[in-house]
Amino acid sequence: MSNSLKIVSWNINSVRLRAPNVAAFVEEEQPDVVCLQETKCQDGEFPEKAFKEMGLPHLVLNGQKGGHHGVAIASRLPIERIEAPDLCRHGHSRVIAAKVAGVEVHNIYLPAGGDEPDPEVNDKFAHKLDFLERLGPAYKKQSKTPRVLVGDLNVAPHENDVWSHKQLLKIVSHTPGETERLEDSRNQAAFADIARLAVEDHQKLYSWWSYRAKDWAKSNRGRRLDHIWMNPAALPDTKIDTFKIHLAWRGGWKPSDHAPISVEMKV
Amino acid sequence: MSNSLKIVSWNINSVRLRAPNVAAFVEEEQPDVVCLQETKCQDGEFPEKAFKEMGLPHLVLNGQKGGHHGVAIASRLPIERIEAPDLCRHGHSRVIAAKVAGVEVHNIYLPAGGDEPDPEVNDKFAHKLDFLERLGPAYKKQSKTPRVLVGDLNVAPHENDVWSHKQLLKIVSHTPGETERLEDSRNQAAFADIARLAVEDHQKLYSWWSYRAKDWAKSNRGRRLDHIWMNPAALPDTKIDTFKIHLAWRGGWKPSDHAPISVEMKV
DNA sequence: GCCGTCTTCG
DNA sequence: CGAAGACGGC
Repeated sequence: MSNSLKIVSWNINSVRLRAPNVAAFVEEEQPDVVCLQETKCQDGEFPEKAFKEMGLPHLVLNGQKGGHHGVAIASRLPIERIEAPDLCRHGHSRVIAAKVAGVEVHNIYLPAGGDEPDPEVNDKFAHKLDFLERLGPAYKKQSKTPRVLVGDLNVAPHENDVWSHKQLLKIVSHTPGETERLEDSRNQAAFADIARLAVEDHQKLYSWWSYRAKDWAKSNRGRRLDHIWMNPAALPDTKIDTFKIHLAWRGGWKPSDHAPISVEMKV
Repeated sequence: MSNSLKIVSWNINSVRLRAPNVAAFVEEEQPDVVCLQETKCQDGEFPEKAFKEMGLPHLVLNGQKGGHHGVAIASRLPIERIEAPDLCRHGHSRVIAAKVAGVEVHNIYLPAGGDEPDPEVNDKFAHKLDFLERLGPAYKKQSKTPRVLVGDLNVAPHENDVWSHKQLLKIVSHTPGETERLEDSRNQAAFADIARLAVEDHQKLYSWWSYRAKDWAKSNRGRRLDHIWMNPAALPDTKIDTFKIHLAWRGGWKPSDHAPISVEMKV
């Protein structure tokens, strides 16, 4: 019996294609809860068998048809699905929540927002801003239950969450309109940003590198789009220094463009 | 120096995808000339390097854009492209011809013809019949040069060229309209059907099995769609008993739905 | 670049 | 069933 809960968030970019990557990662890292984004499959198509075999038999799924979006939580321990807030005005499969070992886990895949950072001409960007604005109020009501919010939030809030603050200020994911809304919402809900508790602000932190770069590792033009947030009730149980971005998994066999991130807490 | 020429015909169903299959086959069978159909690539995309490495550096190519059709001849010996007859009224890349070691090699990918065997309602079938009718006149003029015509002719002419003559009489590839036109054209041009010289008519001969069958080998519902024809000048040099359908290559790693066929001749 | 789906073709 | 292309999404 372990009294530690190791929670992972990973934008997997098709769980059917990359179930082997997840299995290898789970074998090596032995997480207790794995939150996936961009599963890109309907619930009936989820590779349940593979997850059973990797020791994560307890699943809650929120997929959709059309091969887009999709989130899932896989757990070593029994899991109870709980209601997720209504954050997506288009009804996409972008949010799922569950309770594991007494901890609320909320897993979010926030809209990328398209290319043009102007809500007037780009409805995807307008949707992203709306989603970001819903985030704070949705979690504003405090609870004594430990709550963890993870996921691909598609925003890199700090200067050192991108390879070049100056060059990305007008690039979707790092515009002031996004970063301010993200931080506002996080603060409204009193969530702590675990990565930035663990690592000083002056240090670069990335969890995503574009597929389009010739050599992602060499050019290292990354962004920190993936996040782990904790409410005040969870924070005392959180082993801040266990926070990790698992860079190695951005490489290897047919990798996702996101690296998994993880943290451990006492339960 | 060998005085034998081993000629292969293979509908490869994407030469880029299956260059490894060709390489393995060439390693094992050591052919001198390989005629491919359904290369499905433009000339600039042809895997020239792979063919050089498998000892077939001399290429003549006729690909088209759109990922359809495409024929090629690869040779161990130097090769000279020669004019191919105008058999395709739609200008597809379906015919290519070359001279190798004093032998004319004509490589043809005849239209499949769609599902409905009625030229009035199915223009693909009308095109197929037209192509079949052009075949005889195109090669009617006799020559003293040995001439070999190979390819996927998409017609199984004999009763025992299909798994069930009765059940396929109204199925495109074995309708009387096709088989009669094929045999008429072959006879007009005085070509010999090497497979049926080598193997008695009462024996079943197949070179193609549908991908759609669960177990192609078990159900064995094949058809002989691939052919090697010889003109009278070539026939004396042809080692009839070397004719072979290489069944094994219908299986293995990501196989084409066609098996390669081959014959050897003295040159 | 790398997913997914759809369509066309065989 | 299994290719390729075109498209949408990120």
